[in-house]
Amino acid sequence: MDYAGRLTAHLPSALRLLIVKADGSVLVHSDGGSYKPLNWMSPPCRLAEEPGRWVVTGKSGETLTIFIEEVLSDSSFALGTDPGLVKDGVEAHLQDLLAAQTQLLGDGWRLVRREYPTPIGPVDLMCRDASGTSVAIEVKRRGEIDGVEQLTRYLELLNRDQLIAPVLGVFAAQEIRPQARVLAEDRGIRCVVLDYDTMRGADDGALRLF
Amino acid sequence: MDYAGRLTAHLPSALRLLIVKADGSVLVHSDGGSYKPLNWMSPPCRLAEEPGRWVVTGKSGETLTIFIEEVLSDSSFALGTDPGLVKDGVEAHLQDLLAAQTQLLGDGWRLVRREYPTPIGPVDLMCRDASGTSVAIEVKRRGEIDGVEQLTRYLELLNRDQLIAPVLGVFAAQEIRPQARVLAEDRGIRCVVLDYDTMRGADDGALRLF
DNA sequence: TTGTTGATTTCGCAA
DNA sequence: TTGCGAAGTCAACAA
Repeated sequence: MDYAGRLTAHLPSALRLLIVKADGSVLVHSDGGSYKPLNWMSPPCRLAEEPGRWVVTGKSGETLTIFIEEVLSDSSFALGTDPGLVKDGVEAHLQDLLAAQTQLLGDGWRLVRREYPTPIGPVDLMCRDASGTSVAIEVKRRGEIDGVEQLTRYLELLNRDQLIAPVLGVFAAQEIRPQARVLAEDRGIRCVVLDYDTMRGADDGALRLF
Repeated sequence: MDYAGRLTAHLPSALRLLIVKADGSVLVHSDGGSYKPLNWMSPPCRLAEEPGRWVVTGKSGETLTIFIEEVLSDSSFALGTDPGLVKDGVEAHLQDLLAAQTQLLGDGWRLVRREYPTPIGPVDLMCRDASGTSVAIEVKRRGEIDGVEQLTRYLELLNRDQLIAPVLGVFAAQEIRPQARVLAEDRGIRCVVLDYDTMRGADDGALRLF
């Protein structure tokens, strides 16, 4: 099998699973690894079947050529259209929960607004602490270095606005990588690790009181 | 089908393709979309087959429960171990090419060294321009905002070293996102768009002269 | 083993 | 349509 597109790749001869979907896309799987195929062609594409050879051409001209030496099994089924997948919360939910539980950040803290607008994008949560000082909060599932950079940019801008400056920063995440923590604290940004299960539990508990 | 792990997801009843690999991992594909399954379980995991129900349990306790109403086809094959995939250059190759063609950055530029070390990681290329001023170059396939941040951190550190300061910055990529360009230029970092094919061609051309 | 970065990423949302 | 951030990301590589 040979792929030629943004990169070129070659796959030696072996026994594999070939899947052709209704939209013409092709997947080549081995008997292990993760869900990612060894090689594939994403739709839209066109499959040309020649004797002993399949040539799949993508819309940008990239090609996947499959040389077929032997066929152990060949079946085809019409699956029809698929009803959608339903997913439940991740990061958005963390922001919901924290917005409703600002006391986790400190006594007397209150929410000013969510998605507080700045010229370079919205800050997740804007709060005031017990003394009335503004605090910009960035919420992440996993706190990494780029999240700290993002919050830093917000703080830089916000602190130019004399109406709300000074603005402090809080970096809140389920998990904060050591490098991100070091960078944040070096910049005077407080790090808060959020316990998703506890926060969800507190939320349930509050609901159960009524 | 129901998944319960970091998130919960539910998939309504429909005709689908189920794949079980040799390592026990499970993939659930619909008849379209890309190579990503609707739902899956990565190895290591354990598959328990009960009548009308499969329960797949991952090592962190996440579960994928598949309710089977009807089987249209059921086949099994041993594929054996797989020889590896061979890929050819992407970003490393870009760095190679630019290292050999510093004249693309300006007349009289010369390479000091590749992977120039700093306390927070190596700078892709360190050059001197025609006037002898040091220039740190970050090479990316796609230039995004975090690449600019990375280069900014390098420049901050390098400019503290009186032996080589001042150090200028160049952000070189096949494609530079507008936001990354704005941020870079705001920080005095020059942006250079690299034409991979031309650079490769120039390289070939040089080889053909001999 | 752990962390970091790139990807033929894919996917979803919003402008 | 396009751009951008997140992903149950995956996967390769370095520390």
